[in-house]
Amino acid sequence: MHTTTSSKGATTREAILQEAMQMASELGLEGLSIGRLAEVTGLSKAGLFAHFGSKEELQLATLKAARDRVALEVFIPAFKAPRGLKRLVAVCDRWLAYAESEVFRGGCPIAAASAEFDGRPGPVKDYTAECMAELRQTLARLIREAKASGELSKDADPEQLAYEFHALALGANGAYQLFGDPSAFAMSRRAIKDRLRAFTAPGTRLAPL
Amino acid sequence: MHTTTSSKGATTREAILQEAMQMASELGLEGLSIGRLAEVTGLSKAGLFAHFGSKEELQLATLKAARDRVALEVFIPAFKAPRGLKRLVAVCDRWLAYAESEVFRGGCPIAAASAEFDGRPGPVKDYTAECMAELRQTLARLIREAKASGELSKDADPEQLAYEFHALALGANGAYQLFGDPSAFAMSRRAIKDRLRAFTAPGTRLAPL
DNA sequence: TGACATTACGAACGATCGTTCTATTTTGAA
DNA sequence: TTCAAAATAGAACGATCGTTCGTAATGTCA
Repeated sequence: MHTTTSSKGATTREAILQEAMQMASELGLEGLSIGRLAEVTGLSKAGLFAHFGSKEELQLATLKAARDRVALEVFIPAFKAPRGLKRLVAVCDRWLAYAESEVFRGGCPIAAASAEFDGRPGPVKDYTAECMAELRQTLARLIREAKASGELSKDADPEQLAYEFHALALGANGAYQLFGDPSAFAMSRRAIKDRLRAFTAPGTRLAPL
Repeated sequence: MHTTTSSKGATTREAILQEAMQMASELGLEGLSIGRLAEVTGLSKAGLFAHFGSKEELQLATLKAARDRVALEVFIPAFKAPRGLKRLVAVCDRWLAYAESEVFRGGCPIAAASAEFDGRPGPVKDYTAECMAELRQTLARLIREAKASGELSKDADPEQLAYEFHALALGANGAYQLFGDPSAFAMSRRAIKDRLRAFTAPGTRLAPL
């Protein structure tokens, strides 16, 4: 008896993708080689390959799994916060915590893929861009909602601020991976906090962040 | 008679590195394959290889050439501005212009390498980290100088601001490559401008940016 | 238990990778 | 012009890559 009814194939597929995300976060989606992935998972190269049919499909499946994981780690818990400024802060905070927690040893695989594939047109780049745009658009929407509720000033430009927060989040992820210095997260948190304070009524309580 | 006396070997080496930087900016330092690089430059694989002795040395040489190019495009012209706020703004502006100009079709090769190698310890990662740290430290120093000249408030935290500007510069480079939308540069410029204005006396004239 | 579909394996393919030889050409100075 | 040195080429190496094929093992359900 299982909690979820899933065939054998689906189970091993998930186990493969678990390792694939780790490998992609450290070595990139190209460094993700089928032979090495087969070794780690204890499968044969051909047996593993059959689950995806092509390397590109494996890369896409790995990205989709990572997107699901981000939803689980970031969006779902953050959206439990009430709409408005608190929810906006929660998403920023959760994303930074996700990057800092080393859920993926090499940092966010989607962020890594976006840098790796930005010069390689094709489905992988397209999907990566979609994920990145989704995050930015979500931030912009949350900022609009915080404006609607009066928590952020009318002067706040949602697209602009969303762009900035996105850059600061990716920057922390990258700086931590490159320098191994966790203070990057504190600096991104502080930058976001300062920027938000410039658009809130004086004395407004900002959630911890 | 040449303007500069250089042996044949040094000349072709420079031509190789020119192509290598382009290739690395689009495909990364791993995607930089010796065979393809030989095709593009019209050399044989072995002939090209002899110039570097190993792929890792080729990667390092490519990064060093890119660092030189950044000095030429960004630091040297920007340092003609007078010390203080103007010089700080000039470095930010020039770096963004360098990324936007598509001097390298795939964006800054050092930025690309930093994302690609942040999970691969070794000399290449070390050198990349050194380049990135240099940029950030330079920004921090320029901010300190702008504080010393009284153009920036005592409240300005040089390390913090340098971190933010660095993240915004890299963010623009990445967003432009991923989405093909040049408005990323305008948004990073605006973010830097707004952040600087928060630390300048009201009415202070900020260089164009 | 039987039988069918799913899943996995082993071996091999051609292509490309970085690298190493040896031989040949080209260069630059005496 | 001569000659050593530097630069390049050609061919081959073992390794690894993604991929294909035929077959064996395994899971699933009547």
